[in-house]
Amino acid sequence: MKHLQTFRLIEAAARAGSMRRAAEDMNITASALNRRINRFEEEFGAALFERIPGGVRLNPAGELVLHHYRGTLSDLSRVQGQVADLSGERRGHISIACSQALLPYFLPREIARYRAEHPGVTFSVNVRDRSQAEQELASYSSDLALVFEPIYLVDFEVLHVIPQPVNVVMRADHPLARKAELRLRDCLDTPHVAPSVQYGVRHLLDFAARRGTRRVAPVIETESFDLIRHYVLHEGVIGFQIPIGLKRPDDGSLLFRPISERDLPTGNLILGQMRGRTLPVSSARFAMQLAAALRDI
Amino acid sequence: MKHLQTFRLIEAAARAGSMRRAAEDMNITASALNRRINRFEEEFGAALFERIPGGVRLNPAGELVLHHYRGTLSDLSRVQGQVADLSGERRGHISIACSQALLPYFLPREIARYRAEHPGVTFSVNVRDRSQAEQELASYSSDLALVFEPIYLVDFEVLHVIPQPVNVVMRADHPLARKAELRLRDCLDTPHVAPSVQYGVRHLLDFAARRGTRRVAPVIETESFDLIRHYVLHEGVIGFQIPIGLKRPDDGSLLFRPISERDLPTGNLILGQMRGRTLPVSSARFAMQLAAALRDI
DNA sequence: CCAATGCGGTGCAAAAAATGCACCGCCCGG
DNA sequence: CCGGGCGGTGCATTTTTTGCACCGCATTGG
Repeated sequence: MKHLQTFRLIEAAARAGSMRRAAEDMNITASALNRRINRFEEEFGAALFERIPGGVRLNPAGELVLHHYRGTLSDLSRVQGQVADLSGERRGHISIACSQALLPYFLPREIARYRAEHPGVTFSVNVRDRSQAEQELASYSSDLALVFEPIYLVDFEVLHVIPQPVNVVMRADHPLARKAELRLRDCLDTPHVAPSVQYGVRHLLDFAARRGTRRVAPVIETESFDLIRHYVLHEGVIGFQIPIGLKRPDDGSLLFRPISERDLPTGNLILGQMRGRTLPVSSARFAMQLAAALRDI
Repeated sequence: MKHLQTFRLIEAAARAGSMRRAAEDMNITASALNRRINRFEEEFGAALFERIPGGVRLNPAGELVLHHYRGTLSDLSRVQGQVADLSGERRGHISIACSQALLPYFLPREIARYRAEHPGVTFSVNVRDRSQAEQELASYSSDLALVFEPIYLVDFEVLHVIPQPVNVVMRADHPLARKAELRLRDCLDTPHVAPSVQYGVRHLLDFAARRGTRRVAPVIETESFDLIRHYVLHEGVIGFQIPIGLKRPDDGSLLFRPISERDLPTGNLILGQMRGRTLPVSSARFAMQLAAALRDI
């Protein structure tokens, strides 16, 4: 939408931290950008930026304006979605921030299912840890978040919750595979591969370990659950993941065992949106589909 | 705000029902307006108007867009209010739709009290009946509504309620003045002056009268409570009004008597806003002041 | 049945606005 | 103390918007 160009420039300047860099990003000259921002500030009646040596930085007024812009943008795309609904087109774009566990099986399946009915709808899938996911919602960068054990912020509105106990992932020939359920100490006594601290699974592990005055001491610490899943095939170590991110392979090479609930509380996988926001039609419908799919797991 | 000009033109065209008339209203030529609207429709991806012989009319998509615009406008002015707060200026404009009973005493007092603290704030006071008041909120034409016995619509969010029994207004020498509390039949047997049907007071009277298979048969039916209050001084008739719109005159010429609650349910005076809307700072504060004042009555 | 009227839409030239370019003064770091 | 990067400005140029004249069309009223 053309009439929001000035806000886009403001956003670019805020992001770049300098008018000249922002101008380059937006493919105009610094003078043009400078003047548009100055003019808007004049019209608006307040400065949006602090002019600091070496660039600019948003002041509180600027933060408010930028937030207004993002809300406007989101509302406008919602309106466009509703209009598309009226004319029966059903287009739109859904953007979702999610934990890694959703990537291999759950989300691809659900997105394909949705797109089978609504081929005009496109998706952005952004992998974010539990803290980033909520910032993503608050800045209107994502419509939905599907996160394991999010840090509950005020702006996070829960749409659906399902419990997901942390499971141990190991090769079929691992000694621990004989037990149907593992104790936490079994896991900590065994060489293990763990996700980094920003992830919910690790958070639960750390918390539980500290309670038993133990420590999680991974031989590999990684941001990638994909790596964990594949690494345990190469060395006789264990990894951790939640069930929704796991699928028993056909060749039986990989096994999963839950960790006793006495040691490790069951975590929650949460589907949420920004509090109070009215989602675009397509996002709202996809959220309903996700909620139903989670219920049926 | 300049970047919303196109929406203003769309609104004007919708209101005028014809591009040419709208162009005249907005002091531009019809061709300019025409092209701006056409261009926006193209950019937006859908027509906003039905072209009918003799002019244009908003289609459903247009209604949605216009609603988005009004919401944006309201949000923007809220942001400006917040920014003014940051810099300590405290300006703004408060627009309120209210019943007539508030005009003589309550609202002038409260507005004066507010303006004493915030001289930069201006007011619009619109007299609306209970049905209009809520449309006013829904179209963002008013920030607040203070109405007796509103018709509850979905978009009406109640901020405060106080009970207001209907009172009879009469000259001091009226025969009914001897009773401390009146029965409905006393009133209907006496020549009476009543407000027209769209007002809450009349609604309550009609409803109660019908229950007793009686009818309200006013010698004068009027939209003006001011006229009622003054007319009873000239002829020995009774009128009706709620307490907040009444004040015992110094010379004792006018008396009020409540109608028995057995006959007439106590009505409610409601302070409300549009559901889900975040009011501008000044309006929100004024609403709090009003609520407090109503509580202390 | 046909002119008159009023409507939305369009081509084109004029007016207005936005932009790019060159340049200023300023401040910080080396 | 000076060089580089910053925000800001004057001016010519380009792009966009507007006004004017006019078209085709539908309704209306004689």
